[in-house]
Amino acid sequence: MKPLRTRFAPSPTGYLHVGGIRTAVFAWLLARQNQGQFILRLEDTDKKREVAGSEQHVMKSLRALGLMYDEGPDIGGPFAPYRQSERLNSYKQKAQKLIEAGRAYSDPYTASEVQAFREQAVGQKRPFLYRNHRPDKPPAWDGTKPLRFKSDPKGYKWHDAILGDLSTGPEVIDDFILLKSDGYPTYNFAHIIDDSEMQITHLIRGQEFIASVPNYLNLYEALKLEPPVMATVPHILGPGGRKKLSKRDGAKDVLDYIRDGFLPEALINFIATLGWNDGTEQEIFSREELVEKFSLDRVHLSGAHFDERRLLWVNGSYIRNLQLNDLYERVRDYWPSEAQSYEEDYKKQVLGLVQERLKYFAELSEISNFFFVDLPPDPALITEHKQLKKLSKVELIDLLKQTKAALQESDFAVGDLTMRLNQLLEQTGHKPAVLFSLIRIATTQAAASPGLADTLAELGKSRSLQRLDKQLSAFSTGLGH
RNA sequence: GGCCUCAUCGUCUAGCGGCUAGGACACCAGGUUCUCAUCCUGGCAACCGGGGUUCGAUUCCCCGUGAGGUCACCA
Repeated sequence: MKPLRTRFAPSPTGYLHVGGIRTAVFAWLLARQNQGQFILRLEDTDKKREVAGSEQHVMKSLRALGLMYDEGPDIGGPFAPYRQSERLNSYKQKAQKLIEAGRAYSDPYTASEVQAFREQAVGQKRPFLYRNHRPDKPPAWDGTKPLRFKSDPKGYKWHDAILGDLSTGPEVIDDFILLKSDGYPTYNFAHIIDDSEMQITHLIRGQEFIASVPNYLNLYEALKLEPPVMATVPHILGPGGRKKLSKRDGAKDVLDYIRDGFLPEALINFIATLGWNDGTEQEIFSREELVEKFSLDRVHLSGAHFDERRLLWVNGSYIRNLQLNDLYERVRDYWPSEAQSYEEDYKKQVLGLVQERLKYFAELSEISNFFFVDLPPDPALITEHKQLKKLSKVELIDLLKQTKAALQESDFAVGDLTMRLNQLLEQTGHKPAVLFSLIRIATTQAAASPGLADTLAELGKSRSLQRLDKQLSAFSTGLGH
């Protein structure tokens, strides 16, 4: 049996976002699941739209997500080259054969003439068909004019691995362009030649191509080629709208997510389960589980909205499940700059304390800041606190002084701190919501922090007491009595 | 406009003739001696409409409606 081969074939016109990369995820999963090959091919036949650097960007993105390809422009393979601009001879050969077979002809019209035909059709609210204007005896093709496919209009029934049985009538078949006047092939022509030569068995692509499939089938027939299995995946929609997710919606580069500290495996999990599930109530799938369980026939038929909140949850879930040492390695570049001078043990302990609240690595700096920097007392944390704002400065100062006295006796082990904090609660007669809030704010100057005893133990005795002093003097100087 | 596709909580979804329509995210409430988070418990919340078929339709069929795609010398 022939090996299963899938491909991802983007045009190098910019970065890859989650919508664009989903077909790559599905194609990769299918290839891995069947011990087949996953091929990267760059469709760079539109030189006007090409964006410098995007080839590298695409390859970097696939690698960053762990969607490594078995053949591609930078690594070669048995069907190289994998860049369409380097395969022009192949297209010309096939085009020549079509001309000889009477299935391709030179387009005698100028672009503006064709445009006039089109506008006429649109004006009459009729679909535009070039073949209604097919010339009787077109001139010989000299390579300076577009080469068109001479179609054979008829109805088609075909099977889509996701959508099921599909059919259309002859009215959708038209004479599309095979080779443009600049000598480059259109996507419509090139992808069919390449998929065939590269022995692609399963073609996964977005639903924007579905209307063209009958035309492709017509061309496959003219070329006497067997079409691959086709699988049409629905679009990923923007968060608000109903339209395909696009860069205009603010769809982020997948590399931006990587840079922000989203785990590749979480991104893959999120993307794969956007429009696919295994029929159980499982939400989190490892890469291996996805490879094992993925199936085209369980891919959803309708588009799904991209919801970043869900991605945040998935990513947080992966982070929480990471071993501390593994997490530590991964967050190396995300510490606040002041953390540089601290020892690994201290940072690991801090990381252990903040791990469960981390949704993505880029948050680490903000969340862990106060473990490394002495922040200036922020009056707003007190004046806007729903409990503390009711207390007078005299009362606050008194509480802090009692706290200081009590903590001076502590060895700052978590257990001892917990005990002394509890004693303090009784001694002062305040609820934790008051006393602990005050101590927490005084020692962190942060809106949120891990548990109080843990935080104090981590900060250590001298630093904690120092910060209590700082808060005390801030109260005194701002007091005026 | 023609052609094609799609349609379950706000969002991601389970369901493949009989269920109090299930789960997850988000949100709300409570608990975990403080905050944020985690975790636990509970809550809110959906079958687009109308006809059929059937003893029985979320499920099958038809017609609407809505949404999307496509009708490029872009992919």
